[in-house]
Amino acid sequence: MKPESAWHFDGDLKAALTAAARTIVERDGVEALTLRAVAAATGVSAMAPYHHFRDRSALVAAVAAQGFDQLYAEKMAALATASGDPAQRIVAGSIAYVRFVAEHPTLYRLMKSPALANCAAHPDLAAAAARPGQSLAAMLGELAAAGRLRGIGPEQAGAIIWALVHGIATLANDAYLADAETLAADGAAALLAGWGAL
Amino acid sequence: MKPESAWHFDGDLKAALTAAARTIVERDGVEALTLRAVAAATGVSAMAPYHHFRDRSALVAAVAAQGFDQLYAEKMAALATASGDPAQRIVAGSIAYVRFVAEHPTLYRLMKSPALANCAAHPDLAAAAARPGQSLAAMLGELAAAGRLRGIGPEQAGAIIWALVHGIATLANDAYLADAETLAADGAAALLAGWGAL
DNA sequence: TGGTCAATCCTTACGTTGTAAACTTTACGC
DNA sequence: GCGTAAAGTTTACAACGTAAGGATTGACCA
Repeated sequence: MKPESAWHFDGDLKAALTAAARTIVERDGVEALTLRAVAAATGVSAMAPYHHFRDRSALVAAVAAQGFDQLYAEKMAALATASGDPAQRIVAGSIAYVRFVAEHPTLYRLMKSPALANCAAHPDLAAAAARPGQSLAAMLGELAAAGRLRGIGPEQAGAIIWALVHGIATLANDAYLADAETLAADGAAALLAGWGAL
Repeated sequence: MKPESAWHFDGDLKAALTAAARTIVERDGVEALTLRAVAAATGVSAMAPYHHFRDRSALVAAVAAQGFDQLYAEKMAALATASGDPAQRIVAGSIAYVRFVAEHPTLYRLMKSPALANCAAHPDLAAAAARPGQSLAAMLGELAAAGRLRGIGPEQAGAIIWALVHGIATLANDAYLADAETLAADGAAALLAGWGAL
């Protein structure tokens, strides 16, 4: 016998709400992501989400964390088929990052929403958001250990590459730029060349 | 005799509303920028702004355009005291850009608000937003003409530098990065070095 | 077995937002 | 002088986030 009753939601409402929120974000944009719309799409009352998310931003944070998880997974999948050279892996990772953003424009906008910047309130999100940067840091650590990073520390280099990739993705996302993947590849390569790693 | 009547607003309401909006944005953030708050701060009714701005986004666009004008002016002021070498001027401009964002964090968030990305609806904004990039393009054109830009075209180089600077500014703005000015200088220099211009 | 309790979902309600509509007052051209 | 447009006003509405309180269910315990 199922533990769910007739009027209890049939399953994991938290996951269903998160999934509905993600669908709405990807289809209609961040501004269309209202609690009422999410609840309606899931078939529950407008107040039901409050039993699983403290407020709207908690739901947004859950969607964002899911997005960062997927971004990390896709970046790792791209790196799995890349060359073994750390510098070229960094370029490949940059391309994968930009490609993810191009494929999920509104989701990325949500992920980098200013309301989530101070993510101290959502530790899961902070962990998920930090992971993509960690793989970059690891590759830069390899380069530094091999003496291939001249004139800059691996931490600052990581920040700069991250900022470049994020900037290209964001500007392309808002239609300021075209051909983001080429720019990401060329830009990352230029940075690494400037530091003597390529 | 003054042409203004007792209940007509005393002066240029459009400019007053824009100024009030900017004050609110810089003090309380973008999310506090409501039409009612702007109207109240200016001392008029909540509906008055609609006689000067089609809707909320038009007011936001006006504030953004003003911000881009100031950004351009400050960047130009910084370049006026910089060296004559185009590559070093690009670095100086990047620092000025990042500094402006650090000094006006919420204003810059508004300027790059996704709602304004499709700025076809606001031609003034589009023109103001394009100007900072044009000075960068000019300096890169000088470098390219002097044969100091290897392996990349000046247009793509401009997009990459712009994206780097914007990315650093944005991430620092959301507290993801610290010491943005140093990163901007080091990043721009690395890019230029990677292209053989430094 | 019966009763308390926490979890989950519901309905109702409130304040704030952007925006539409109709009204009032003033300046100006015929 | 009157009609018209411009620039204010008040009033109204739907949608939003959220608070409060009520209903239903399963778990646990005497």
